[in-house]
Amino acid sequence: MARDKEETKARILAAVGRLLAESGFKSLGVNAIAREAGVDKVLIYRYFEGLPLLLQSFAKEGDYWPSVDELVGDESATDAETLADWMAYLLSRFSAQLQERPMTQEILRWELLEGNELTRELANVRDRFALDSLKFLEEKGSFPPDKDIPAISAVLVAGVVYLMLRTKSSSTFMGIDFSSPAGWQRIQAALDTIVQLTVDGKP
Amino acid sequence: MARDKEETKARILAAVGRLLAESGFKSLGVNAIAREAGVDKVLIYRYFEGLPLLLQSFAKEGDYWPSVDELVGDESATDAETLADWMAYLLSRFSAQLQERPMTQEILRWELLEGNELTRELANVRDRFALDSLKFLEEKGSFPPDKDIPAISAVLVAGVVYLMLRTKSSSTFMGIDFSSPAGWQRIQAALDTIVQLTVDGKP
DNA sequence: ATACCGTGTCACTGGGTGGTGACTTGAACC
DNA sequence: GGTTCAAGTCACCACCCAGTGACACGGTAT
Repeated sequence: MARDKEETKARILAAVGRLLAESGFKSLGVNAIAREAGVDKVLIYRYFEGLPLLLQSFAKEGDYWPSVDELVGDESATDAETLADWMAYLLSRFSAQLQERPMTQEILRWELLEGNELTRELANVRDRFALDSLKFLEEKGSFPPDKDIPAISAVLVAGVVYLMLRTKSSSTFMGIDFSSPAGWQRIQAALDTIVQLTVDGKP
Repeated sequence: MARDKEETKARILAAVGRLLAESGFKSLGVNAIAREAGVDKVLIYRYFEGLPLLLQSFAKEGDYWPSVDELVGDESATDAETLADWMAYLLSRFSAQLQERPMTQEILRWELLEGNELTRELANVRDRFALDSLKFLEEKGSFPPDKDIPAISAVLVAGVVYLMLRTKSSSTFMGIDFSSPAGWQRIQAALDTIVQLTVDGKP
């Protein structure tokens, strides 16, 4: 149609993104992508050599994870001082960023139900981001030796991620209603409580 | 074959269970179920009127969630005294039980990526179980008014669930290795730390 | 002009899926 | 023994999917 290879490739990649954000990996196939992109599917095979490599290209070009800088944002915008302050701040920023990234949410869903080469690679990228964040945190206030801050962070981040992924399909969890901001505020407050008492607690 | 309607229905339901535990809801279809059960698929339509109602039957007959009694187990086996003790105990029991129930894990995965009538019903059952557990907990030691124990529990339970669901496809999260028991022990310890300091912390 | 080659189009195969109608088998009942 | 009816079998439909080979177009270099 447009007779422009690069543009066509871009349209295909864009179509992948749209389909992914809207209906997840479950219904992602060559035909659907070609339809969405308004392109013949044979071009997908020509330019990307099949679905797996197309998805790999897609994964490479996208920025599904904020950099640590993006996660932190403007440092002067927070009055965080202690390690606990920073941890609470990062958790709240993380949950806000995740909420704004439907694609990232889909990738997390995908990691949860398929363990192939691509999801493992995506998981590695994600984990590197997580470790960077931990390193940033440690620079803000060194970890108390009697507490396993990485493990504690893992539990809390995992909790945030799970609650976030749930809300798309179901609006209540353990009696907490996530359809209104009030539910999220309770979670936010709980995270703050946990972090302050756990990380800075004087034993 | 066996010419016994009830037995055939049972075989079909059993096949659903096997397929579910082994390959999840993604590849669950009428043909696959019939194959697995060694039964003609037409019988599925005759006896269950299609996949949705079959799954509904399956959901009704199964006990995918432990009762609170099962969750608690033998009360005399623990020396828990305070509310925090009990909370930590329940969390550890919960995670152990979940680990032993691949079907339950699949249901949780399913809830995460499909929001239909059935998953919502399953979610309701699950939430009732969660609320029962909270009630049990409150009988063991009333909730401190300055802390949102349900919200804190929600975060921790969500964290456990997410970490559990991840381990099937990926073995590392935030630098913690879940392929060995050591990783889980760190999580367990982190949960204990959080609960003790958060719930019983003297502010 | 023409031969060439990259881009895009079309038509097709093979296989899996959900779903249905027509058939056979077997046992209980008269 | 023959009838009846539920339980089980078989063959088929329409549809969607991944993947491929053959063809049409349209610039470009010669």
